[in-house]
Amino acid sequence: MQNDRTGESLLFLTDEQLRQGIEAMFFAYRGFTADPDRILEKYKYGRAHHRAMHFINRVPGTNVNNLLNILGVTKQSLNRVLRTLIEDNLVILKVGSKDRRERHLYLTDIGKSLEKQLSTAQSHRMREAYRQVGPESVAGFKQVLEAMMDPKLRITYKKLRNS
Amino acid sequence: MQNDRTGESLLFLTDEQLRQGIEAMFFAYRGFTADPDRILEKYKYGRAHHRAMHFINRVPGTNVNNLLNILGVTKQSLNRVLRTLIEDNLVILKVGSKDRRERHLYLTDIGKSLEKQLSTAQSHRMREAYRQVGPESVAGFKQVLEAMMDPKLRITYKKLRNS
DNA sequence: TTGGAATGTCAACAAGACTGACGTAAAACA
DNA sequence: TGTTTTACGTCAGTCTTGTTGACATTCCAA
Repeated sequence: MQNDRTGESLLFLTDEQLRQGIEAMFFAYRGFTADPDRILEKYKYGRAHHRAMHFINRVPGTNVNNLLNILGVTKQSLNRVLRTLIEDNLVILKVGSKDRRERHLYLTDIGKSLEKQLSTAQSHRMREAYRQVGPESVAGFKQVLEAMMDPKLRITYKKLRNS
Repeated sequence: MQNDRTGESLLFLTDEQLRQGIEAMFFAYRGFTADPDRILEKYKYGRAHHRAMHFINRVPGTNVNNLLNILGVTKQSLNRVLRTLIEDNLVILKVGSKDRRERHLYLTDIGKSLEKQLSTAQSHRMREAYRQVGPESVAGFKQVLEAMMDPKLRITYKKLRNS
């Protein structure tokens, strides 16, 4: 159905439309990260810390490998971030009870509190945007984003959505 | 009109919906940059070079200050990128004829060719996404992104759109 | 019991962002 | 005309976040 566009205007597929989409992504992503970035600066953390905390909060007890796959960075890179979060008592590691090689990650109460602060700031901007444009536009927004993901990440995204 | 949602479902504004939007942005941005990144790697350039080339192509003859405002980085950061692009003959500087303090930036034919390669790769993914979801969703996508931008960048975005 | 998987650590490096300071040329202004 | 401001460039140093490669430890499973 969606691919059957016979007789329908294809103006939305012009180079100009695509260029606009590219620039919209670029400028919007700056807004998307701006508010959390300001908070993180006060705590001397970076975006990498935010991302780690977000997904540890989202999937409590996740192991390092799983988090690595979600974040798409090397273990060395993630490890540096996790080390500071653990040192600062925002994250705790628990050795797996079934497989004791695995480390399960959890936010501490302090970690949860900072994560809440960050997600509140980020959600606030998104809520305003959603409210301004209405539910139909929001649905379209998500559909395009989902279609732009790499297949593997799309699966990850959907799994998170249904958990 | 858009803000008048009396009696309308507000389910699209739940925390869960907002969280999904946040994660969709995160995963989609990875897809958004993946294809150009692969090409850039071959030429030993980075995302910063791509962004500079994109907007120099978009606004031929722009001066450095204007580009700085669009990109939102410091002049030192931009300068490092521009220097390599000029050295490699992808970009040329022309001293302003009216105000000789200004340097106007242009892509050379080689620069245009690489920019074309990058934008083709990036557009391809976006075109596929657009095609899959249809024009109404694309309109919604752009509306949400525009609403998420910082006001100053929204103005920049609109100016580019109308030029 | 041994191989391989999961994890962690050390070292080195690079891109790309930042601040601060300084220099030069040219325009604008008083 | 002389001074100030603007535009741009550059040097130096720092930080975050990513990379690769090498190697150690732990421990499950064949």
